[in-house]
Amino acid sequence: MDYKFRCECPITSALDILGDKWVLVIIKQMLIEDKKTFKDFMESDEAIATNILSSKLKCLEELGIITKTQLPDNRKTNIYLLTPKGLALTPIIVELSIWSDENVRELNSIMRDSPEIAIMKSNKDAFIQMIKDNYKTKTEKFY
Amino acid sequence: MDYKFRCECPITSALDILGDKWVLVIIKQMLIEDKKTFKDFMESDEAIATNILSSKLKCLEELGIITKTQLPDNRKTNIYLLTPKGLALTPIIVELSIWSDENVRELNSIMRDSPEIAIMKSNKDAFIQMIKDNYKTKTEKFY
DNA sequence: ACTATTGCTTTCGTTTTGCAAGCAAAAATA
DNA sequence: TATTTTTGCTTGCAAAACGAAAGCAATAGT
Repeated sequence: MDYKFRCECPITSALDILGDKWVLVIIKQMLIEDKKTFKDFMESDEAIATNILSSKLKCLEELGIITKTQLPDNRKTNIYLLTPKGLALTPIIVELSIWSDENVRELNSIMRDSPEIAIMKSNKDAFIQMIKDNYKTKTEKFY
Repeated sequence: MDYKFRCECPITSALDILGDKWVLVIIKQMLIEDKKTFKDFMESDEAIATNILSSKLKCLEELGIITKTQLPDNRKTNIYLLTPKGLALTPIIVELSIWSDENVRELNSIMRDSPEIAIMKSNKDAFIQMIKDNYKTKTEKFY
């Protein structure tokens, strides 16, 4: 895994990993839509192609952002889970939500209305913590 | 300008605009590296190709994230400036910095050390406000 | 008048993404 | 136990995005 970074800038380096159409969408699906299996991702609204999905999951695993495990009673279905490094992306996802609500809504006529946005804005840190705690609670049975 | 959005999810819609190798790099350069002209962007560490730069600037202008203006005494050099919509991306840039400092540094051996990261973390909101105010102060002479 | 700079566009080659089909192993069903 | 379905991919090929280099017109500087 010899990842290519464009330069010494931290922000650009983050975007060398996160800057594409799919990586943050997959993280979002795991974090707030409970998606964990290949099939879960495949069936999402975003309709990611299986070859892309496969390569992105592999990449995220290599980077230590997600892990791939199995349940003891099922040797077929793979369970993909966020590592602490992946969970640490929560603030970015939250800021994307807020920016989108305020600035993209006008461009995307079919965008869903999220009532949580108001709560999110009024207490950002608590909301971020809630998402993380929630994820941990929901996934602890897989460890 | 009929932008294509994948679905009704606000986060995915934000990534339909921001999710690529260059858009947020360009925003970062404007916001914290004082870059304003085509030449400024061309000469950056990231070394963006001129055709890509041209198309991304056009796209960002169409989306209302940046504006293109000129100085009264120079009819050649174009000045690109962030609109409020572009300035509102500051929290995302800040969160990318923090995540990168904590999670990408280990993968990119040449990554620059930013002493401001500690300040940024200790008072995120104030830091975001400072970046925005700073940008406005520096660019107000162009309006 | 001449030269250099700026802000692009064009061309062409490479890389990434997308679609569809196919497929093996495991699990569920008969 | 045999058959069908599901899961998690891979493969092949087309389309779109990205990248390197050259070229160029208009303006600015000398």
